[in-house]
Amino acid sequence: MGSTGVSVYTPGQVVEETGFSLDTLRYYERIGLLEPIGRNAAGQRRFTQQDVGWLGMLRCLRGTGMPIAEMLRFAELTRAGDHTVRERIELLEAHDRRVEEQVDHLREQQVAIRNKINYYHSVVG
Amino acid sequence: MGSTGVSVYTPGQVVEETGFSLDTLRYYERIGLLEPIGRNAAGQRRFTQQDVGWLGMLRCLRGTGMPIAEMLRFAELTRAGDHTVRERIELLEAHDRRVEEQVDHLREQQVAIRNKINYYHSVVG
DNA sequence: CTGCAGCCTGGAGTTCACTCCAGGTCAAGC
DNA sequence: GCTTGACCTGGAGTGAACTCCAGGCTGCAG
Repeated sequence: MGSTGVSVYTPGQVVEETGFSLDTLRYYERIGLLEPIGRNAAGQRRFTQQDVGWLGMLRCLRGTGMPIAEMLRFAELTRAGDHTVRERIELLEAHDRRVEEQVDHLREQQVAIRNKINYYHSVVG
Repeated sequence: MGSTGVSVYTPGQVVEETGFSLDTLRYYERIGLLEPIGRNAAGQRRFTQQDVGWLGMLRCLRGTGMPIAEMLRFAELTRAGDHTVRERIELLEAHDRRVEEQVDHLREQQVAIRNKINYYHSVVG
C-alpha cells in the first residue's frame, strides 16, 4: 500500500474513474443517490473505495436507461439494510428484463434500417 | 379495394398505426420532419400511404435513438432527390454502427447487473 | 337540433437530467 | 506574496423532445 492506508479519491480522480462529470457527482449527492461524501479539513470531498464502487453500479444502471427516480429507490433500499435484498433483486430483475427488451427492440429496428440501406444500395447500384 | 380508391388516414388512424401521439405528429410536421400534410375541406389532416410509410421510418430512427436534428437532415436529403442517396446511405450506416455500439454496451452492462443479481441471490440464499 | 368526439391553431408548459455560473476558499509552486 | 488550479456553495439555466392548453370548428348519432 502507498502512503495512505485507505484509498481515498479526490473529486477529480472520481471523475476520471467513473466518467461522471464533477457536476453530476455533486448533483447525485444532492438528490441522495450518494450518501453524504466525506470531507477533508478544507471541506473538499474525499471519496472512499466504497463510494467509487457504488458509483460504478450507478453508472451501470444509468447507462442501461434506468431513470434517476428508480435509482433513488434502489439507493434507499440499499441504505435500508439487508432486509431489503429481496426487493433489490426484484428491482434489478425487472430492470434486466427491460434491458433485454431494449436490446430486442434495437435489433428489430436495426433490421429495418439495414433493409433501407440495402434498398438504397440497390438504387445507386 | 374499399369505397376510396386511394388509402388516406385520419390523424386518429395514424396515431393508431404509428404509435406517435397526435401532438407529436403535429410537432413533426411543424419542424419539417414531415412535409406539409394534405387537408380535407374542413382543414383536417389526411395522411397518405406514403406519409404513413415515412412515419414508419421515422419511428425506426427515433426508436433507435437518432436525435431529431439528424432525422431532420435525413428528411431534407430525402426531399432533395435522388442525388442524395449516397449521403443517406452514409447517414444510415453511421447510425447503424451507433445502434450496434448501443447493443454491445447494453449487453456488457447487463452482465454487470446480472452479476449483482446473482450476488444478491447468494446473500439471501 | 343538440351534443359530443375528433380535429384545428399558436403558444405556453413540462420533464428529465444534467450543466453552468458567480463568487469564494485553500494548497502549492515560483 | 502572488498566482494558479482544484474545489466549494446555492441557485439559475439549458436542451431535447415532447405535451398541454384555451378557444374554436365540423360532422354525425340520437
